[in-house]
Amino acid sequence: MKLNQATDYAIRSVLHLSGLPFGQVVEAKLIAEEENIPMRFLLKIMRLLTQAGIVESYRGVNGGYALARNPSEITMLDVVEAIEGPIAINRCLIAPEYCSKNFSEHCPVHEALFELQQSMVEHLKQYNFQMLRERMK
Amino acid sequence: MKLNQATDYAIRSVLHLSGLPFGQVVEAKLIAEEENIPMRFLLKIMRLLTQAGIVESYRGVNGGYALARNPSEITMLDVVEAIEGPIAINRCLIAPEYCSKNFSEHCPVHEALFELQQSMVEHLKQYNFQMLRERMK
DNA sequence: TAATTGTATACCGCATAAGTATACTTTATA
DNA sequence: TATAAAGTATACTTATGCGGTATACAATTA
Repeated sequence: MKLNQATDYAIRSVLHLSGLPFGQVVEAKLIAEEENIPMRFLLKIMRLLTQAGIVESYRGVNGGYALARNPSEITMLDVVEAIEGPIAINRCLIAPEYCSKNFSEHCPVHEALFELQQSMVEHLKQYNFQMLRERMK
Repeated sequence: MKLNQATDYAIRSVLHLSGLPFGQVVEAKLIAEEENIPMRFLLKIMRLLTQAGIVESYRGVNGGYALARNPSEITMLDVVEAIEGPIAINRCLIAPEYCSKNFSEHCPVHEALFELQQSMVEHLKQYNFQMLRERMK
């Protein structure tokens, strides 16, 4: 029931970028140092954020990363899902073959867990990075 | 961000017991068969539930397990915590030394994750096993 | 054309999850 | 009072995924 470390790093990286003038490009090395993230691992994470359209990457000299949209339009859910994929708190919620009862009857556990999951998703959607940034003050 | 399999099994086992007249003792073998749980693994899980005071165990011939309290007084949170320990969606929420910023400043990520965690805990507390049982009909 | 950036892919080591095995204790009952 | 039927305790196994590295490569700028 834990977010993984990569997600934590991703959130902090996006938060970092959110503190800069929009469009400003920052090299990975700088983020890694300031946020205390192992460099090569960060690069891997940034690629996921890039693929998810949260961040834009620039290669070559003076390359780096910049946000692809305004901080107010990036939610924590966006970042979590970019790294971990869709949220699923129980494997039976994505892969029905894992239902230990094989769907033989109406399953209140499945239902309750799904409701919990939905509430988490909604909760994560509430937070955008402009908000988080403001909360730092 | 997943509950583990043991927790799923635990929930289903408690749900199973909740369907019986209060105090009725059922042997592990039966639960294992009906709920499709590997026998020896179930025994391990049941011990955690026993230690948590959710279930009572009886050894020897005609032994087995019975609920220690009424289904209406057992919540999903009780069961989840019995198996997984206290909920912590980010390691920085329990072990401050994992804070990648070393507490050097006010951390909105920590704060937001804590709020999410609290909402999950509250949510899990809402569900008791009498409710879940009724939902099966 | 060389230095500086990110990309792609594959790999490693460890911790944890999920499950199994072995030996033991308790209890009912024949 | 012995024995079979239950759970207990502990240690082991096996597989998976997490967190992180390494190597080779591609793009870009000066």
